[in-house]
Amino acid sequence: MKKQGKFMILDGNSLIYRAFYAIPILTTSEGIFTNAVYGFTNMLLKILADEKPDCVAVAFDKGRVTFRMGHFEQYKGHRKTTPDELRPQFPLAKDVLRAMNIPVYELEGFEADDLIGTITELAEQEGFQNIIVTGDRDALQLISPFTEVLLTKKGISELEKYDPAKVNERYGLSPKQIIDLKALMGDSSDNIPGVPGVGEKTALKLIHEYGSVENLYENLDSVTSKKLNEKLHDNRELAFLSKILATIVRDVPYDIDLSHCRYGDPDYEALVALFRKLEFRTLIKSTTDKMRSTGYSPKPENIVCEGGEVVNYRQLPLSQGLDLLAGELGKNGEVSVFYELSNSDPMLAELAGLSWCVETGHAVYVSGITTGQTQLFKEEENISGLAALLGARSGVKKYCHDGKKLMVALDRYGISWNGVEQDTMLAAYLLNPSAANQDLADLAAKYLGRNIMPGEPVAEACARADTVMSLQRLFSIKLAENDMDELYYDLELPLVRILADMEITGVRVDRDRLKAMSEDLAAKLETITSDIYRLAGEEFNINSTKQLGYIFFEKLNLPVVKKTKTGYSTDVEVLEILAEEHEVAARVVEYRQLAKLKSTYVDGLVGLINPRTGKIHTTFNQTVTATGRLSSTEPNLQNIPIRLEEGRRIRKVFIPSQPGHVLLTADYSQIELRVLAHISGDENFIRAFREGEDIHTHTASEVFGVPDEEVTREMRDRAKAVNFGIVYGISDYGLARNIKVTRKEARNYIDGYFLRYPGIKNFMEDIVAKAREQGYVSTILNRRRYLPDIFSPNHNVRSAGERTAINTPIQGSAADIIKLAMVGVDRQLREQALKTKMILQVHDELIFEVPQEEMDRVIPLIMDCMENAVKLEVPLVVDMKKGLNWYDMEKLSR
DNA sequence: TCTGTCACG
DNA sequence: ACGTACGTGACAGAC
Repeated sequence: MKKQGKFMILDGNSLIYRAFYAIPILTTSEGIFTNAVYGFTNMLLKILADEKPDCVAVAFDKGRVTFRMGHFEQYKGHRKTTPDELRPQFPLAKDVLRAMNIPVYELEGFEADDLIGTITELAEQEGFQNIIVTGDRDALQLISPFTEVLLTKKGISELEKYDPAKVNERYGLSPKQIIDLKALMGDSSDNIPGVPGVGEKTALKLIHEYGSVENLYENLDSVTSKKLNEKLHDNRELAFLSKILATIVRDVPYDIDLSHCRYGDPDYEALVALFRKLEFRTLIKSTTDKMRSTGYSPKPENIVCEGGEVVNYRQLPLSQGLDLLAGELGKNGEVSVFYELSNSDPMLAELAGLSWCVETGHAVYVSGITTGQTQLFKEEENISGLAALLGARSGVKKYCHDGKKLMVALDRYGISWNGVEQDTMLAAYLLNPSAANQDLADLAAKYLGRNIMPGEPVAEACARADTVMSLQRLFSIKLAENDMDELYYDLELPLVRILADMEITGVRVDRDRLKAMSEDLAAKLETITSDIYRLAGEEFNINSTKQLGYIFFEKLNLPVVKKTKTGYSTDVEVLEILAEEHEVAARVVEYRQLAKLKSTYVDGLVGLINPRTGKIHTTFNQTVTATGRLSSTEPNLQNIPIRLEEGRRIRKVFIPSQPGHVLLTADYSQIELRVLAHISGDENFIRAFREGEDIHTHTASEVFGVPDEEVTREMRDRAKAVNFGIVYGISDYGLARNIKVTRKEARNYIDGYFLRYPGIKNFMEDIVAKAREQGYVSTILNRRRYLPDIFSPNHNVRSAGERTAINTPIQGSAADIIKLAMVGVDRQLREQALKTKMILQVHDELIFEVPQEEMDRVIPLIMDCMENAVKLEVPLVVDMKKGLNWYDMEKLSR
């Protein structure tokens, strides 16, 4: 027998089932179920990496009728039907295998087991060393000196290898005797009857003693237990039938050529395309990384776009490229641009490459970096050429994917655009704001079925510019269909330039004060740390929840209040309860507070001061939140502490950028509740706002049935919590938990609330019904959010979807309003040529830096733009403050 | 890379 | 019976 190497065969059905139950339900943004494929693919890749087989094959069950049914009609009769979420995943898993060039074997009327038995039989004869991978213990009977079984143990990553010795160790049996064992004990999942009343223990004992079912029955008289003897005697036929059912067939009539199973490279392009479709982000990354590392470069036909159209992608020297562009620009009056930056932070980046497309299928790439240190984009004539071509006055429509980042980067070159005419990142976001990201390659795959492959830089950059052109056409149609033209062209697109300016302007911080705060906090933390060590009786890492859990709940034996899925919970809520029992808990609360301040807000901010400008330049993300809000990163300037005094002092470091300037803040009062009043149309709620009442006091008066002047502090606080709860899509459970009352009391508050504000109750019911009808909810400016969860059969998931249906129109409309105000304020500041700069937005608040002498003009201007951004059923009210830092802010009277 | 925690509206 | 309040981002530790 010649040595052939390692042959691996996997039981597709068994592993996919295992993956399905080991991984929570996952879907793509389109709603394709993917958890089983995902788990299966990961399992497969891991096993291939670990075992490095020379040959690989996968076997599947096929057909509802198998030959075993001829023997026993109930065979697998009451096996549960495949869940609806799983069934469509089998073909997807086979797609993965096809893309990996791994053959799939299946035969009508046979189970995967039988094919595996047959294939390993053949492979043994041909001299392979075999490995069977499955979650089914039946396969243990196939073990031999030449065949091992890799059995799934727990989840998808833990596997256990069985060889003859291991089977003996575990069962005290030879592999073949596994059949006899099963014949006696049966298997309910396979509907193998076995001998009724004989379980694993008895069966094992019998096989140890008699060796086989046949021998057992030949010597039945020597089974002395009367009861057992009787059971065996009465079920003789069932036992022999079970043995037949349990025996894996090793000679299925199937012509198999093992040479087809040689395992080589996958079809990378097909594989990445499939992963894109399934939205397997980590797998896309690992696969494309592998492609790069193996020096793979895409076949030209895969760079080509639709319908096999020939593409014309090329690289030109910069000046030549710019000449060409100058000639081409007039052609269609539009150009799509893709850019490469030297740094992910555009405030620190240089332009490293640029590609553009004026006609689909044609694109040109120029690189900014030549051989040595010379950066072509730095040269004056090239910059002015580029500025002239792409600048504000060219009259050419510019299309971009993430235009803001390019605007911020180009600002350093003195190139300033008024804006872009299309931004595919923004358009894609409006079409589906719930997407995890708006990556261009993902969009190309999703909307154009086009694969932007990594690899050759020229092809990749050109394909991206080309893709922006195609996507832009498609998106502008889709947005119009969704009635989103106003939202897109009049709000979100103009906002791109405004946000770019805010980022470029930045905020000055007092570095010396930050340094001083850092030292102060370090000293305080040191004191608290040694206190904690003393109280705990040992030193440990206070930041580690695991170590903290050990100290509290195992060493000090404090009561466990609640658990997280990985261990003990130690959040503030828990610590405050534990503080009753032990002083150390209170000290940990202080430690946490100061540690957070130091790491995130003091040291974190220092590290993000731009060396060029000495300021902090956040990034405002316009395409991240599902509701339409902005978000802020590196640093997040939308969550600077304010609620607690110690943290609030951080705000002292935010200061105007020059003498003679002051900070001005303008925040909407109760914007979300006003929006709720407007969209619900509740008369009582609307009247309260129109009459300028304090809404929480009004609510308390209504719910508790007392006049306004008799509303106590506690009543108002509860009413406030209920108002918040309503906005979040209230439940008695959630409200009870939040304000620490019984669920019944919470229920009473809610019932009272709905009685007094019936319009709000109607709104909540109507919006959920509407979401179910349309599959999405909308804001006042027609911003959409799709809510697939609202159709979930799972109660929890569905309830969460319903709360989202209530919250999104409220939160999202408030986001619409402040964005409208930003566009309005910006326009006014420009028209009046004011030097005042808008520098931050914090959801319901705008922050400006104002030259002292402009103050009197700017205050009414901002107030007017914000309060009249839209016309609602209730007035919008803005409160303004000014100060020399963001902490010492003085209220301005109206 | 994921989890727990905590900062904001 | 079910068991979560809505929307974000940063940091430290565990894996």
